[in-house]
Amino acid sequence: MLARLSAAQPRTGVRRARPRTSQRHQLSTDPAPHHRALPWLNDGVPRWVVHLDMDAFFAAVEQLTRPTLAGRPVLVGGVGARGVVAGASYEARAYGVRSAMPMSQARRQCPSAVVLPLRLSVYRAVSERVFSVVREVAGPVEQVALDEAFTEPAELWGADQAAVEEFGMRLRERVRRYTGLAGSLGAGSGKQIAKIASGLAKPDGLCIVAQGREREVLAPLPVRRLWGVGPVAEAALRRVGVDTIGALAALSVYEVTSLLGATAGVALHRLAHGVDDRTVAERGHAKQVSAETTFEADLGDLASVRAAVTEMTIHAHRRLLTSARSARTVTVKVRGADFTTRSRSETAVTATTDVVALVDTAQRLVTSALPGSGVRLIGVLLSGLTSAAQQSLFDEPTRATPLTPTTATPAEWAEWHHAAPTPEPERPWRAGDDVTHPDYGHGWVQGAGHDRVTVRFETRSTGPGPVRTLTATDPNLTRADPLTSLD
DNA sequence: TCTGGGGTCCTAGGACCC
DNA sequence: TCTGGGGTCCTAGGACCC
Ligand SMILES: [Mg+2]
Repeated sequence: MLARLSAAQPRTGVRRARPRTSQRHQLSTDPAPHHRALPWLNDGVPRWVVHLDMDAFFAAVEQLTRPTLAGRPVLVGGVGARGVVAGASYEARAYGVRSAMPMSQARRQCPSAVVLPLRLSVYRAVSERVFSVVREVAGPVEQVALDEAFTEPAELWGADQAAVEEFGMRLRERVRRYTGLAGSLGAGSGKQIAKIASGLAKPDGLCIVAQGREREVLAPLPVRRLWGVGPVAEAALRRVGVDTIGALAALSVYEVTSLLGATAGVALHRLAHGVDDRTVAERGHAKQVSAETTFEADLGDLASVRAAVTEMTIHAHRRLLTSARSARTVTVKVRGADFTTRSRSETAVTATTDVVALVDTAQRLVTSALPGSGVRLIGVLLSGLTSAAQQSLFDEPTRATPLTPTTATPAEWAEWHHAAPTPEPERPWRAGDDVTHPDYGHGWVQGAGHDRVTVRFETRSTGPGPVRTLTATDPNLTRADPLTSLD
């Protein structure tokens, strides 16, 4: 088997060498004989971890369900003054837009972009479809985000590289057929190298790193590409002249740990050497649930802060209930106008699902976390979670509350806790809203204002649809379930 | 109109127990 | 009575992931 290119070539060469239409990207060939018996390879039996990462996922879902957007720059994220980019289509990335960039900056760099709010319910539905396809083909899946997951297929145990490649192509095609979306796939002897490989395969590609060639592939890459190296670790390494993973691998464990701490240092030293025996396993229960919000303008009075604390506690509590858990620890998080963040937490003797108790604790905690100036963000985090059912066997009965979460509306809760009433969902049309019309069908709001609303009527299956401008108060125009756009 | 929201894991100090 | 070491839990802060 001939390598399309050697792993020792510079990275830019890797990128350029791949034809635009290629779906195969062979990074290196069979392992050299002296690499076969590396100790972490199960006595020489190849271990194949596969990483699937959907391409520009949020933006791609928008382009899929709103066909007019295909081929156009799309930004998904916070649309308010303080929003950031959560997803950008490749067309938008060409303008230098990146995830986590302030939306205001992204708009400046890419004025032609269509800017849309997140539709998490749609992304979640598509994500479930993607990874149930993967689960069918590959077995247990460790999902690490809505759009990416690891798997270690039993059928690839001890397989040669050609079999892995065949498997990868099959999986990618299946995902495309059932979801209409492209995902890039990487495979290698461990999670780190598989994830690096999927990154090299992007967009819409496949990349397999031969067993024993991990270090060669990693060496020229910047340290930032390693899982666990963020801005701080990157800066610390740069200060001592370490820019690439190869340079990191050349340091002693002692040097790395003294720079990055004991745990991270040992882990990163091993990863830099291509040593990665972390297992692939389905994720269990979440260890915490939280809700936080950043205000359009900083809050300046205690009453608004208290209202927000109640609202965030109720929000987190709702998810606590849907996951059938109870919480022992409440943490309140407060970010001031100067962006410094303070948190206060309290752990009770027993776990609870009682929202009144949770709100009381949160309200007690927040007062000691307030900054001198305005409040930018309020968050409430519930942790120390146990199964609510299991808990009820041992706990004294939940104390009587005047309103239970099942009988009270959020507005009633807000009133009980002296919070401002939650604004009615009756709000003007906004770009990105899903709508339906008896004559024109399902659509989405492109723009609104001056008593007019511009709607694009289309879903995934309609192809690019017509745009119509209606009066904002048109009784025929009503809100619709975003999931309908998947039809 | 600088800097979202939902998570995981680590560190370090003090309390407390043995 | 004094000193000390180890383990665990709690709290606050922070790095990092997408
Ligand atoms: Mg992705």
